[in-house]
Amino acid sequence: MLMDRESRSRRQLLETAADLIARSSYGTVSVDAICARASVHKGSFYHFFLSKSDLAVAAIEDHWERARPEKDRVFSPQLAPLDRIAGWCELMRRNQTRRKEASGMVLGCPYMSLGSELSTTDEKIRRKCREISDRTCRYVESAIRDAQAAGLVPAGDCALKARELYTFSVGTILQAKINDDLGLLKDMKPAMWRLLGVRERVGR
Amino acid sequence: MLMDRESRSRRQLLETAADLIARSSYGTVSVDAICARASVHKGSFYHFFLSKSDLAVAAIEDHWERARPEKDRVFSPQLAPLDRIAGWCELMRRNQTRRKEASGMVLGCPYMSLGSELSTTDEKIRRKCREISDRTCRYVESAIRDAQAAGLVPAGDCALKARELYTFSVGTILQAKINDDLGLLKDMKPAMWRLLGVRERVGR
DNA sequence: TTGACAGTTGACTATATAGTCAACTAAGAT
DNA sequence: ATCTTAGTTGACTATATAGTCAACTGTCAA
Repeated sequence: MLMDRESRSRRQLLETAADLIARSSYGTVSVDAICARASVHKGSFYHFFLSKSDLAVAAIEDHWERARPEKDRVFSPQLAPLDRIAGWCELMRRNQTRRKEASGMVLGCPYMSLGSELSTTDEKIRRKCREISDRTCRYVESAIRDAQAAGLVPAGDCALKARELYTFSVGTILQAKINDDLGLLKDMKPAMWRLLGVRERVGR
Repeated sequence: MLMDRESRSRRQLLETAADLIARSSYGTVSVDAICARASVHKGSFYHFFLSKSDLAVAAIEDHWERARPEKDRVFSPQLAPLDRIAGWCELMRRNQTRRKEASGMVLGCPYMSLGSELSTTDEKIRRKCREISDRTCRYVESAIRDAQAAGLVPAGDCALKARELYTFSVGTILQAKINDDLGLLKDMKPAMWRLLGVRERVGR
């Protein structure tokens, strides 16, 4: 079917781009390399996307969408609020571990890596990365709000606290990438507990 | 004098490279662009440096060396331990503010930006960035150790605590870059205090 | 059957890129 | 005086790069 082949090309481009860029960087991955690995011709590339930068934005959004179900599961309001945050820490560690097994190195966060590389250069990419930061914070914020309501955590500005936890996670993952060391991802939870003002043994 | 001109070329290359790469990224700055802005011919570039990547490593190291005196001042053992950490937070904010005034955007940390972009691609750059992470942690670790000795902070693994504060600072600065918002740098100190286990009003 | 059209193909352009090289210059040492 | 050595000059190469284009193909709807 044509429809199948059509989806296939666009889909392959999105997934290949996300993969290749995460493994190295936006600057070191060429359009030709993406096309080759995706088995798509260059003309098709520019049929679907206006530019390399345009593809990167779409690939990030697509990656988020593919990663979303797992985040929804981890942050399900069915779970105890602090368990959600603990589960989030485990999820980040699992993801980094899996990707290290596949690529041989700690790759870091694909969104933040791209944002770090291109924020000063490409406004659209910067905005998309910020958008994804905000979306992630929303998960965390809602968990913190529930934790406060349940008296598990001292009252306070939920959005600010969420931003703090997210910031800590971003810093940790970047450090793990630069140290090429998954071990750094083990120590996230206790630090987050301290940021929240929970006594270490209480939560979970 | 020849000696003057010699220094000048190398020095210009180091400083221009650090500046241009921090303003955009390693991938988007060409050797030609660096040479042009530094008023140095290409042959001279390759007289002093083996490759673009080699220059980047040298430029980072040089940048650290230039920034060191101010860090030494802020982390002087003459100061009260928690004041050093507070001063460090202010220093980071001052630096980001100054650089935003000069370039129009929040540029983030030059070391971590480069590390984030190239860690999976260029082992030498990764190692240099890790080295600089470690050096910074040493400042923080020593302040925390003194704080513990003075009973200002609960006892605990100083190296781990220092790594946590540094991680938080890295995350914050990256968020500030991606959000292009200096405001995020204002909230570092209270979070660090919580990470250390200091009551918010006590320290400073 | 035909016409519209989304998607495909691969050759093509123009430019930017990292890195090379051999001849040249000037300063300081002997 | 001249030799050595560190640095300079700018033209040169080979390749990689993002992006273009016009002709082509298969599907679906009328």
